[in-house]
Amino acid sequence: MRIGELAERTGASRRLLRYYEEQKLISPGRSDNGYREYAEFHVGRVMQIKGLLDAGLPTRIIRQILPCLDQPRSIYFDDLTPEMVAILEREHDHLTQRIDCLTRNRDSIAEYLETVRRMKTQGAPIDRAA
Amino acid sequence: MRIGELAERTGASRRLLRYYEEQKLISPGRSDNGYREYAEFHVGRVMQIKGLLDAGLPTRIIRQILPCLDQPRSIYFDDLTPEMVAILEREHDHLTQRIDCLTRNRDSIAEYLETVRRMKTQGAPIDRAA
DNA sequence: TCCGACCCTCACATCGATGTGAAGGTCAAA
DNA sequence: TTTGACCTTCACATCGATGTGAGGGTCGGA
Repeated sequence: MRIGELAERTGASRRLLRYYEEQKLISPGRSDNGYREYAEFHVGRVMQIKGLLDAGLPTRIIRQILPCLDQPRSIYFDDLTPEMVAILEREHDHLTQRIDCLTRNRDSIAEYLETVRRMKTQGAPIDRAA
Repeated sequence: MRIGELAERTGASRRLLRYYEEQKLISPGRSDNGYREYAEFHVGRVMQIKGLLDAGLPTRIIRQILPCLDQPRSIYFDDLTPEMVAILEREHDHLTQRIDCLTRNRDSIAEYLETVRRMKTQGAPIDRAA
């Protein structure tokens, strides 16, 4: 498929798809006239990139971990340097930190909304500051 | 405490602490000479802001949800508009999406590292692409 | 044949989160 | 009293993720 269709199906602008390519996050083929040619799997790939980007990871890191998230693997274990393992371990821990932070705050919001809803049905304000 | 100590204890630069204030994420007092005065609780608050920022939330959103994450509450239920509830619900869902995305990718990394480790002890490469 | 809807590259603009530095005030200790 | 380590505001710089638009090629259908 060409860039327009991929843009429509992923919600990423054409500009952004070209940017992801420049950042080496995706590598579409080219047809004779120079148009980018995307395969079906690029849809999921772009969604994944968008998700990680939205979650605060820079393209630099995404580029590093992406090849390890594929099934089948595009990085073979033989090629894996100790440095790369270290990067992955660091990013794994970093992701866990982010997840914990987000989870804590999400749960606080949930709890707050829960209280608000109880409030509405019972109609009595509570002063939790006391 | 003054800005220097807070910066040291939180790892946020002085510049950034002033920026958070400008963005209305924190409101330190002022001493007679004009110096910002931070309280103990600001340490945790700044850590929380840093975490959310690092997780990809913009200050605009953090500002909206922060008052609801406090215990005691700084927003009382009476003040809570339906719009605010809608914002919180939207952000709650958005956070859940981010968490899911990060969790999926973290688990992929973990699984990959796990395989790498099994590899090392057993010494035989596996071709999962087959 | 030519128009409209695609595509290309290139480059400058914007926005949010930061860094950096200038010009100057406060204050404690030598 | 002066020096050094703080603090203030202001403003410009940078970096990454995006938008926008110019100038131009491709191609299918009226």
